[in-house]
Amino acid sequence: MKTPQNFTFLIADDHSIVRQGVSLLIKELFFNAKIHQAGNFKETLKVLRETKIDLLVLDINFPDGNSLNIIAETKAIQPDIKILIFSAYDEDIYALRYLNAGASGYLNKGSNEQEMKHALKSMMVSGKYITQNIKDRILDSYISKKPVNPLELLSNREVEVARLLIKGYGNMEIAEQLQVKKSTVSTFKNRIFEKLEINNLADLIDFFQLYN
Amino acid sequence: MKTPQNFTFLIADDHSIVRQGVSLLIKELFFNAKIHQAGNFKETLKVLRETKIDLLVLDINFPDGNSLNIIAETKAIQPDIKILIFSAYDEDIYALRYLNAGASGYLNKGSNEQEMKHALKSMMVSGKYITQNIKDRILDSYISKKPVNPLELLSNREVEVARLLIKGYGNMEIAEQLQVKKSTVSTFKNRIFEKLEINNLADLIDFFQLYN
DNA sequence: TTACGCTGTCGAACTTATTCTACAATTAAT
DNA sequence: ATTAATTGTAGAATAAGTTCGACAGCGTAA
Repeated sequence: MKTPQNFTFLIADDHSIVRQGVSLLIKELFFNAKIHQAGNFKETLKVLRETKIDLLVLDINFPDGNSLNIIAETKAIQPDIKILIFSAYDEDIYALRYLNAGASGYLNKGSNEQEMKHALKSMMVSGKYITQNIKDRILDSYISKKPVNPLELLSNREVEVARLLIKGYGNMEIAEQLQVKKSTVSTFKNRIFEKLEINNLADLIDFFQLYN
Repeated sequence: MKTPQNFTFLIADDHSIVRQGVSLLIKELFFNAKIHQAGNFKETLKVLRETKIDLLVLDINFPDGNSLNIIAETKAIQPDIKILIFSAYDEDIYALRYLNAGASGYLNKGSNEQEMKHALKSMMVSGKYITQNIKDRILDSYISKKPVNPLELLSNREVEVARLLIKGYGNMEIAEQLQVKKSTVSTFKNRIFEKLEINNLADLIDFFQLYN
């Protein structure tokens, strides 16, 4: 293992208990690390403006601002910062979005101590951390690629259907409105889900809330 | 302040980082405390069967078992145990439910260190911890019976089903998880929709976003 | 320019979800 | 104490949604 260095961290999470836990973990790995904390979006930006940060550990569950935004604004302030998303969601779907948006690591809150330490070390030495799971699906290309809004993957008709779905319309109603057969709507629904790598309406709604 | 004593704690939360944070906090308050941890329902029960616990700090978001159950089962094993619900949800809707089910404290994960310490101390000295906010609501619910929050119209089981629905689970999956027939799930779904005066999943999700 | 992938569409078979009715066990209300 | 409403649970019939395979038109990269 490396010798501890003077890294500077920022832990952004709205749960103080989580911040403390992460803080402890970091201290164990990098004993003379400087650790800043932020409990909301505003604070996060404030710290970022005032202090050069090596690694931002970012909870994606901020109440005051979706974190895709946060990532962008963070990068605007400190382009070279490393961002490790620390998420409570277990879905890998989210990972892609955040990596795409400029994060370079994605760690699940349910991970055990080992994995967390590994992630932190990995972020500091190689600048990124991605589980095998996520790698399998996206590979390195995703990280360096310019951000794409996944909604752009959808065809016009698909977006049309998606919009109706998230408004709560059922397949039949949509079929009626678009003057097609219900099986057609199902086909669209399937293609939408495939493209966005989700599998239910709840996720679709989430998705549109994030990207729309 | 009290002198530290030999209390025994059990921290039940599926996020190891949270367990560590809470653990740290407890150690600061009760320096020779015995602290056990559990990452899921099974483990929780296991510890409870093996060890006498003074205070159970319980996350209500267990994947493998809803915690209203957990409370009941916990009390069945150790009737005198104190339970502090440690929840990521705002107090509003859920607190009363859990208090009612046998918990004696409800602490929000978003609380700051001060509040958490206060809660822990309060649990140990007076056996309970209830914020003013919740007290007010308890009073309210005594005075005027009408629910402030429409979610309070729902029965426990209904809330349980609703939460699974908004996570995107299908009827069959829910039936499976709750060990009931799919028609039962449908019935619940209908009743939920009726009570909340909505008629599709999208609205339900909206609803929970507003009130939850 | 040809082949390949994406798009919009559907039918039939099959799987899931809803409805409507019902019933026992609570719980609340008078 | 009795009645009425609520809750948790299903079965059967019916409706809605999914799957899978198919096909034609359209763009586009080779």
